[in-house]
Amino acid sequence: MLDINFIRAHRERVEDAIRNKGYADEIDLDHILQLDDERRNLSGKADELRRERNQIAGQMKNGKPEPALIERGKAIKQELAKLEGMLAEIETSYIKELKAVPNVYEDDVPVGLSEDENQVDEVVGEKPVFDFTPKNHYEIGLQRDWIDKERAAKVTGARFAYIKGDMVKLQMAVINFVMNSLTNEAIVAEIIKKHHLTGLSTKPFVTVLPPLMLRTEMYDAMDRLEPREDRYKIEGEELWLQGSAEHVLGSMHSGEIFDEAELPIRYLGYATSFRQEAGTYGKDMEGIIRMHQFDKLEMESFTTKETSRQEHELFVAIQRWLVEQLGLPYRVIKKCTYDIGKPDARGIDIEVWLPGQGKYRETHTADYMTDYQSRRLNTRVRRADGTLELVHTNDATAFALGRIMIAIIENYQQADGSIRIPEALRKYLDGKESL
RNA sequence: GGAAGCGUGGCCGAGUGGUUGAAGGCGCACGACUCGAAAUCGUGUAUGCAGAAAUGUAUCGGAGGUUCGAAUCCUCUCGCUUCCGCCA
Repeated sequence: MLDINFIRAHRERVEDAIRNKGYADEIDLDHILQLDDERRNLSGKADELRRERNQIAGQMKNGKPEPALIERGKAIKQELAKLEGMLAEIETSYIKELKAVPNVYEDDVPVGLSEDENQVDEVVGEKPVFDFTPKNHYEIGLQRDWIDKERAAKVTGARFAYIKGDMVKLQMAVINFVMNSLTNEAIVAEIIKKHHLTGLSTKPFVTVLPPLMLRTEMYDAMDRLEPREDRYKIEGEELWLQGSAEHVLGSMHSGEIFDEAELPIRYLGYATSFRQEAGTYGKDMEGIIRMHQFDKLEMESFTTKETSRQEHELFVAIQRWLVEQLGLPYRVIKKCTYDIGKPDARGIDIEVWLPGQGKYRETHTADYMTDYQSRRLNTRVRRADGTLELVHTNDATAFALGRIMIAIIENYQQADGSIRIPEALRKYLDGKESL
């Protein structure tokens, strides 16, 4: 959620965000500001009544109850109830409308109302050359008996799979590789140095196995509950399956106040994520590109406002480093205003080359939220000078395991269906060179 | 799932209807004392909203109710603890 005072002071930027993120039809800023005025006005009147009420209560304390005061008290009570009723009504629509206003975006975010306006920022790595016709991951998965969607269809329906055999070991190897790398301060420091992110802390990540569910209230405060059709709700509970570890990591410090010295706080979460994939019927049906359930390693951090933009760049730098360590060709996409999320001030995707599909596919995303999420989560920091302010949040994929295994399998395939193992993963697979 | 108890400030803890945003202690900050420190003493030390400020107002897990007046009484709800049941 944005600060109403920010909206008033930066009206144009907010209007740009509303228009360029595609919310023009849904949001009426004038109305929100008008509601805010009414709200302040009523709240002032209510405060005045309460003041009188408290004063009367104070007078009553020492003497015997005076009929006149009691009468006045009763009148105040009635009047206040009326005012509070009106106030609650206004407040409800005010908050509802204010919540709907998207975050403003950074200057370098391309403006555009469709994902066609996303910009390819950089293309890195050599696409592999094969002396045979490369297969897609599903063909290889079937050949090697690594992926079983037939039985999954029987048990759970479409968009589920049993992953088996060496492919499971491959996933475990990727997990171990990432966990070991990002908890290593030297590696974080090296990436910071390489990308000239001077001034950023080299603090390594803390690994987390988070809960896979979260309450409606927290999900909503994260501003990731919508669209609900894409979420799984637990029947009879105010609980949802998370669609990304970010949802449970970002909300874990809700209502807390950090000391400035504790920041940055960096988490590396590993969790299975769940998505209904509403509105994608018939899309990406081959293999395991788009599943209802997939495992993911996710980065999340809490920082001060001065370092949050660089932290976002660090997250992208880490993503690139991870992809490069696996020797995968990729490109960096600067997402346009339409494609970054409602709470996001900037968003970068990384797309890895998939020879089996003959195209780049999104494997990573990095979101920079400024204080948009923390305002409703009420996650704050006490600065060295004693003042309180909202923290800034960042999240980013380390690896979406399903998609990164697709990338490894397709890029490292050999004519006989075996897979060469990227150097960086070998030590986690008994030193083997292929699977 | 059943039963009981409990949820107060950074922490501990008092407070069962009337200036209680809340005693006391710990912690922390500043000051005094000291060559310096410890000890001691003094002062200060929650957050939101409105306001330039003075100040006002709200907040004692959350929501609602009773009352002229609620941290205190009632209802619901969330969380924690203990016992029983079940269980990876």
